[in-house]
Amino acid sequence: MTIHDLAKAAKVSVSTVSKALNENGRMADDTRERIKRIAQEIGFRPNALARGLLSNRSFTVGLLTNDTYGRFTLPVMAGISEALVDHGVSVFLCAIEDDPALGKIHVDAMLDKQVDGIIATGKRIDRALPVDLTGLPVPVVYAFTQGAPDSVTLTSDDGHGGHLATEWLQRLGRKKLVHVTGPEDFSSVRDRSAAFRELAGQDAPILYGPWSEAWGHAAIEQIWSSGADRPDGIFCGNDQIARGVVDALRERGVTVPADVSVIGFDNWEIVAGQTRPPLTTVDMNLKELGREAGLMVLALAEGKTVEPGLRRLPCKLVVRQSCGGDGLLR
Amino acid sequence: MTIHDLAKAAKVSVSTVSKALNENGRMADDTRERIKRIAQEIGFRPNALARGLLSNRSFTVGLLTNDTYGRFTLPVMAGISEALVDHGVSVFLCAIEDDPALGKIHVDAMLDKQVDGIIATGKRIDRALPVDLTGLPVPVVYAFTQGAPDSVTLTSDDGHGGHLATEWLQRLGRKKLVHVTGPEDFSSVRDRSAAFRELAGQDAPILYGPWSEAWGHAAIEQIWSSGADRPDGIFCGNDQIARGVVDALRERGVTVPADVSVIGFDNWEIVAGQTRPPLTTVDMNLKELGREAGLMVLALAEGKTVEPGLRRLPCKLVVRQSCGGDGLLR
DNA sequence: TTGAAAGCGATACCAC
DNA sequence: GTGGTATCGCTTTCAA
Repeated sequence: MTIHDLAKAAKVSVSTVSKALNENGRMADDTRERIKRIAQEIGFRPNALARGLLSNRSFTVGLLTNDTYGRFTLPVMAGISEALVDHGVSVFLCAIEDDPALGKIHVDAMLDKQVDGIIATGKRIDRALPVDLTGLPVPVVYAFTQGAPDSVTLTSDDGHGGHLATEWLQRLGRKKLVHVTGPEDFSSVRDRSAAFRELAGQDAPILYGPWSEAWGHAAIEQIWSSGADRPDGIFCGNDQIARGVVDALRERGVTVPADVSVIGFDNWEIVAGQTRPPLTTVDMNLKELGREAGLMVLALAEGKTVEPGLRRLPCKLVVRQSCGGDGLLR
Repeated sequence: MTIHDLAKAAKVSVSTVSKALNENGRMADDTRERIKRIAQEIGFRPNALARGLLSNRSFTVGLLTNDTYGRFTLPVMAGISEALVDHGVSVFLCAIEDDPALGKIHVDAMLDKQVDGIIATGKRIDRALPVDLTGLPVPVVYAFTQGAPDSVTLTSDDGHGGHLATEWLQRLGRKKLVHVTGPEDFSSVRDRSAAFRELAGQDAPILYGPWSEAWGHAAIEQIWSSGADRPDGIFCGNDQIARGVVDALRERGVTVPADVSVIGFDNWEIVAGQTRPPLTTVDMNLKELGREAGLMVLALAEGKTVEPGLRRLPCKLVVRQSCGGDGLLR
């Protein structure tokens, strides 16, 4: 089923068919309609390879990720795919773990296939993928991973997220706040911490540890046994820590949210939704971030210029029950 | 950088270059070596679009999924990608949610791009994707989703998984077993239940409910308050239920694994690993399943014939601490 | 052993 | 308004 067959069926030339289907060139309306009708009838679909050969556009982009776990990549991916499918663009998925050799293989394969652009995504904004994407013949957009200097990079605004969380606790009347979060070497941790201290006071306590439930438990143990003033509001660096915190509080007979408000970060449904009570948390809008990234590579691929640099997208608060006050302030 | 440039650089014709790089045709060894060397030097890479136009092979396959959550799809995807990258094949990822229209758009886009085959994957073997993949001009392999009759379909062997779990509890000396699992309308639930009863006895209790932690909790509540004999071994239909069960037992002062052994299903790291104690569980080998699926579409795309029908791949036991006995029997 | 030329499926320019 | 033809980058006969 080629354009040739269609031309024969419609008793016109291939060039006429091409023009009819692409809505360009001048021609009789009825000819155009007739050709389109016949195309429909016999189910003609143009070969994208042939088209791409001529136009130098494959309507294809590559997505490179080292997040095999999917926590961050999946929503980002969904956003990219959603944004691009409307433009007839398909997405190559390349999971490269942290293997530079594998990364190179995938990048080469994508370039061979003439991708219109590449989106690199990862797990944290302060680490780069193990593969060099500078000097490529196609545009590159970084999402949630460190880009080359002066590259187009998107990430979520951790400062904003930290602000939202802290502010929410304070609006609910919480005065003694603590921040239990991940390892300090994450820039996202530092950004959120800074936002937290800006609102909660420069001497508000911050506890750094691993990104785990166990650490949430341990942190409560530490705070409750220290003899110091106990907090009435706890801002956690992610939902897993928050879950550990909530469980530990329950085991101590402390009621959430009546006695203490707990707020998480990530809005990882599987954790936030299954915690008792379900977690109020900060959502990083990863899908939206993916959508933006998709539209950006596309714009770049079409030759438009995009302001380079790091763009931080705002977070949003998702209110469930671990802070109380829902219905009151929403 | 086309083959033409390379030909000029090597002072031979394009046809000679082509033959040299593709290792076919007879030619002087030194000519071949020289061309390959120059190709390397100037970094020539053939345009896959042009090549595909001629060969009718795009070295591209499409992956269709409705599992936006990624629980099942991600490992499957990783396996597919891993198996295919070695063959120079790239994977289009299409997340179609449960939207038939979106599904059709993606399938059409893939066909336009001349994919060599399509892999359909989902969340359960007894439901089909909302898109018809029969009568396509390319081979289709189904993984973890219901395929058309006489299609090539892969899934995990739930009966085998149920057998492994029950047997493990029994080998540890557990006598009074209970199975707490998901909704009975899942065929996987029925398969596992059947395997459970085969070993534990036809009147061994099975409790059906939703796939949630909350249900695990509720089931323990139900069992412990029923006055009936209490179990010393609990086989859970997934890790989330198992986690609910373990937490509920702890809250009742029942020690896992000393008093009761609990075994999960899925080996979902994020749940199984963070439970206290970490869950012994059944792994469905999803990555391996993906690898198989990838190799199968590839074989079909190359014209080889593959035995149609449903193939069930074995599960494996992952021993952590929720059953006790590790080190003893491993 | 090497090279010229046809053609894969589509688009676009330029005659008619 | 419609059709012939060159072209995209590569592979593959077939001649030289």
